[in-house]
Amino acid sequence: MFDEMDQNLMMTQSDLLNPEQKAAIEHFEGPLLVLAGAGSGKTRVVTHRIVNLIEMGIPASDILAVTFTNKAAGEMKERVLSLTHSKVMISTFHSLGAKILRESITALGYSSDFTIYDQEDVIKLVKSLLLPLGVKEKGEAKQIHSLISRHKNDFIAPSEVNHSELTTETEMRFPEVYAQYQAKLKEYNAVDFDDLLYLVVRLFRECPEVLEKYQRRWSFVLVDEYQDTNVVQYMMIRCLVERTGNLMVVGDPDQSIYSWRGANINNILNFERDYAGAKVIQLEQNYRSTEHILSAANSLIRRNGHRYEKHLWSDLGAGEKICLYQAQNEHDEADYVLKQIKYFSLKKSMAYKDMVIFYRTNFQSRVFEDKLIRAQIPYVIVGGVSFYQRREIKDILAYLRLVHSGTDFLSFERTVNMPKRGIGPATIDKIRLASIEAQMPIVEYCEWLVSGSKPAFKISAKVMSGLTEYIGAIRNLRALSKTLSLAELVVQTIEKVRYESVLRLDMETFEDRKANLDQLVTKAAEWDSLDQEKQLESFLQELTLKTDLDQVDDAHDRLNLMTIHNGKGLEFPLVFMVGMEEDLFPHANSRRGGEEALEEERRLCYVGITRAKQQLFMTHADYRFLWGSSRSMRKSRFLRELPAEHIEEEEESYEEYGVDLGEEGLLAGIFEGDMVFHKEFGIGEVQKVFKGSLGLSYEVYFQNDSSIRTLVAKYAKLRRLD
DNA sequence: CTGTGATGTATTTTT
DNA sequence: TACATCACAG
Repeated sequence: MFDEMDQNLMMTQSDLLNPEQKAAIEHFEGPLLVLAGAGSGKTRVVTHRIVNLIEMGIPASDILAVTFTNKAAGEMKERVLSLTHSKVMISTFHSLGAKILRESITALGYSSDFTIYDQEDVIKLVKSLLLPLGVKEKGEAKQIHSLISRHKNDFIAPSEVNHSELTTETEMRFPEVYAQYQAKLKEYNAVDFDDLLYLVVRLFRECPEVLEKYQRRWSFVLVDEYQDTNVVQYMMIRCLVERTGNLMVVGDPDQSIYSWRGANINNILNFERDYAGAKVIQLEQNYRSTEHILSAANSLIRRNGHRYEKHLWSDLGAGEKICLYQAQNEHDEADYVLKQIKYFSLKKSMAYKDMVIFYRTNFQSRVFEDKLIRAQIPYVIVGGVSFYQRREIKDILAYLRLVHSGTDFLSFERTVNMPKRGIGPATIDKIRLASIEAQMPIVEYCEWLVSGSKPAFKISAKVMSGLTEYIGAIRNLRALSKTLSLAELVVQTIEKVRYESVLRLDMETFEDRKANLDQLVTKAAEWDSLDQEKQLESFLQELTLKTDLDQVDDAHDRLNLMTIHNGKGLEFPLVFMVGMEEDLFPHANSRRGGEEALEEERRLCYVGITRAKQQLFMTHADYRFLWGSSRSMRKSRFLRELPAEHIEEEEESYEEYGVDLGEEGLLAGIFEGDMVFHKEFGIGEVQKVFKGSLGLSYEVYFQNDSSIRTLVAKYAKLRRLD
């Protein structure tokens, strides 16, 4: 996966660059758009342009580069450092936002030691706002939050929401909740991920002097993966480069896969219009994949309607055809993939870390995990549940946050009854209301309570003693935090709150979770070199934006498993794309999004295919356990869209065909969504195909009487209508 | 009111 | 499977 980097290290002489790459690297002032096809040496161009600027005498501190992942930023930073011995500000949009806000957010009335809420925190907050409204439909909090998120990404404030577009009950409720949500965050001195961008733009707009400070700080700006920027990110960059116009953006419209997160493909398509006099350079030579792979990818992406025609080519030889395997079910699929992995590892001496399994949705990883453990093949799941999102880590971090500052209600709620202190939801709510009444931060209010003051509500002796113990622990830790190093403080926190007793409730996971806490202590030790009194604050500030992705260590030889989204920007000699089935990939939800949504799925498929350097395997299963039952699946349309000359179909293995083939015959190509005819009930639509206790069964919706009936294939003799 | 055990149900993609 | 919600006992 690091081959591209190695290549970079050898490519210090500019004669190894093609003319287009050279032109991009040597570009000096003014706006520049680089349309870089997959594998065309994008990273190389960005890093070398930075190096070039420095060599031309531009101070490293004048340069800002923005990437999408911490990993990409880290690699680039290291690379520039090794070539120039200069430190350049290279970060993700979100950490850039966090940095700017830490420095300047007071102008917006927040304090600079704000907490960053993650997805889980934010959903909890929305739920707590919905509760008084009597809303209890599950999923509503998520829906409302996604509306909030979309509005922030489009830079729409609560007061600016367009009411005419709101129709459903949930949507009608949204503007009110959005306003309350922002107010609550501010009250808790917290921001969410979207605020890291949204508030920066507000800051830039409302405080010209602040904006000017940053415009002066960075006179050369570079943005990677520009096709995936959203409206606020666009505005943020636009503000920053207004003064100089020295902006270089790099991207590939065919790899735009984040529109659901507000990414706006028009940012890259309209670049020439938005930045007058922009120079445009196209990189079309691919240095990554062999021809069968690249041609297949090209054919696939050409099916998309609205796009700039380009033709990526490579001179790396024909290579191997794409291997296609039709599996019986997800187990057969995994067995097949593992068989191939063992073959490449043993017979071709390929390292595990040079292979990757790509899937569309996270849950698909389970079958593979099971089998990999049993086969004792080392693997790593990239970007699954992040280390910092694990319960035990978040619990301890919440305690540390309260030790540092007692304003964060969510941290209080999370820790006050962990371990059990007899303080349940009802009590927490009372304390919350009383603290608001008293206009005190939550922990301060509790301190006041346990100091013997008379509360305005009834409080039992049991609750009182629990609360006293809790506050005692926090006070104790606050005292210790004055002298101990951060790592010692973390150890003491786990100790003093008796956190092990929480872990012991589930002995199954005890060892794992304990190991995670040990890792947290190890992590904390990295802050040792800082001034003692700054350690805790710095630790809390930096942690939330860290993901597992930057923990990828080359030291271990492990097989990679990840979603295709997470694979963006990476490359592997051997790639497996699994679950290539209709409704899984393209995902069922994309059916409702019309042609645009389908095209995004196709781009995602394109991204997957173009990660492969030497060999690509694609698999699909006839049956898959999904939504609680075994369902019949249809081969993905994307597979049909790949030209046959680049495909080699693997022999089907009938050895494990547990199903009786007679029944297979009865299936007669009836799938979900098909219209069927039944002698008695008339015309109906197949909702679901699954294996029931009586064998293959269908769930059918009949128009005549609006009924849904379950029919067993071997009795019901359905006829398919075309 | 809290804690526990049981039952039921969900699964796009992420900084 | 894992997680969340629910019902009930203490």
